[in-house]
Amino acid sequence: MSGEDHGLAELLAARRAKLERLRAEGVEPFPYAFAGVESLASVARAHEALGPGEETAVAHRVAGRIAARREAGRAAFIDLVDRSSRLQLHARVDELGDARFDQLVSLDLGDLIGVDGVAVRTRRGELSLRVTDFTLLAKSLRPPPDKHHGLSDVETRFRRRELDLIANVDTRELFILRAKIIAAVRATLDADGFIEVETPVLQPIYGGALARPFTTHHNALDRTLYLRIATELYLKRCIVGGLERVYELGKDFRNEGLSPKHNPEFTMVEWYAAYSDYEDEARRLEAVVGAAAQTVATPPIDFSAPWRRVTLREAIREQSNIDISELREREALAAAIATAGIEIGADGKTWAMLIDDLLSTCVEPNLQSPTFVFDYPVELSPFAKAHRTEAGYVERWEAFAGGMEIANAFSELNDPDEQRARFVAQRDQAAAGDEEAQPFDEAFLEALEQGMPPTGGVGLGIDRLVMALSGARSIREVVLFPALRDR
RNA sequence: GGGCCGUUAGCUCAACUGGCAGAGCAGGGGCCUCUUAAGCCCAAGGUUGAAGGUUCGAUUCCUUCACGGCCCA
Repeated sequence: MSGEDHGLAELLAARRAKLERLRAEGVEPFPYAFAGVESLASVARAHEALGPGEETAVAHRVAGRIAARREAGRAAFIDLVDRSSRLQLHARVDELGDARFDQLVSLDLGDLIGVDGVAVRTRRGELSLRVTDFTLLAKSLRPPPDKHHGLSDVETRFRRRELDLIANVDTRELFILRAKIIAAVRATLDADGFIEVETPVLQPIYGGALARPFTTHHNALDRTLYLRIATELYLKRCIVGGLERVYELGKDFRNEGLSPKHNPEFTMVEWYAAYSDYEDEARRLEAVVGAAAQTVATPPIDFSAPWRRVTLREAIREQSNIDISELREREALAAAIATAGIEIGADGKTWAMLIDDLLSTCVEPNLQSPTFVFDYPVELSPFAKAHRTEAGYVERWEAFAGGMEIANAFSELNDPDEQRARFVAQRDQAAAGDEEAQPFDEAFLEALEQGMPPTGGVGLGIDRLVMALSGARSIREVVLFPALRDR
């Protein structure tokens, strides 16, 4: 108790005292269950037609948390909140008797109760349950956030998300929306003949993206393992194995800085379809995201198909007047960037890295409505198949919306010898100090040598998608428990 | 990593140019049988993020640190 303020200590003591008083009266403050509960929203739906001042004898059983209380002498009004809604309870001493009425009214904001009551509508027009009986379901021993202002301190909202969820209906609705978006993604892929698979999170060799991993250790095997940075390589091995259409929806882990768009663990769905290329998969992404957007009443971004399609070269030329197809040498490109007054430090960067910087600096922030950017330099894309007509490029697109990258896709490289050469190039980059370079994965190469059909693959960032569909400005708003520094 | 902003009661916020740290809600004690940010009366609740400095006097000015937010890299 030493670290806590006196004011808080008094509040806690008052709640403890009530807990003991209840026990002394024979009330179990933490009972086991409360069967037959109906949602508050369903009670409201059942009595939409009830007029002001009208009463019914229709009984309902509900449960929830006490959010507010207004006492009026020997009557009281209590606001009950559950996941679906809020509903007013009307407690009257002539219905409950003195002892039960006092017991109900002396419960604290934040306590969880189960209620039996009949539906009435007050003279002011508010649907209410007149309480005929109630049960304490769990005593709350800490004060809840302010009943009107909620909880607005950003740090507390993230560190104590349960308080945010209790106090802020917007937060509850956002995470319910997130669940619906994920369900829509799964439903769309399932209906399209995909099967959901699970591949290792703990991997002896990480791969499938350009990023630094988290490292851990397996004691019994005495071996270093990495938390996956992508599911790509294992999923392609499933394609080699003949599963034809697979997806995995789960967490990836990248050991990088925190930002409004980056959390070290994040949710990604990757899918791979045999006999498909990146154009086919662009259309599939439109369908998957379109289905997810259907779960939002008024999405802040219009995801109706078809989305805009531009090449990387066009996108960069549009935003910066630099034509990368005429500046194929590193020095010439660096000079053009400097001349254009674009603030990108060129030191130690390759031609391809400069292209990547141009994309993220000049192009990405300006792509608000959904846009596919096609055809990337091979150096940035070790798993994408060479472009069928453009030398030096690969068949890859990234999809942008709301000024963010939300998805990334390739015509997957399935030539094992070419893939081996790409790994060698990555090994050289690692030797030159690139900590995000791709480790050499012999097991993956052997799988490709077994024969992988032509395949289109997509990675879609779920957190970013939820941001785009909800209008959230920070990934921390859409992740229940975002990474924060220790206090 | 750099710049700017923030941190005051359990919650939401005040406190002028450096001059007695306040309010609403919540909590405690009373009154009130249709309230809904209910109302009325009473009492209580503070290491002003942490540490140091300047000053007769610091929530306020300065330095360092912690955490968070925004922008930049």
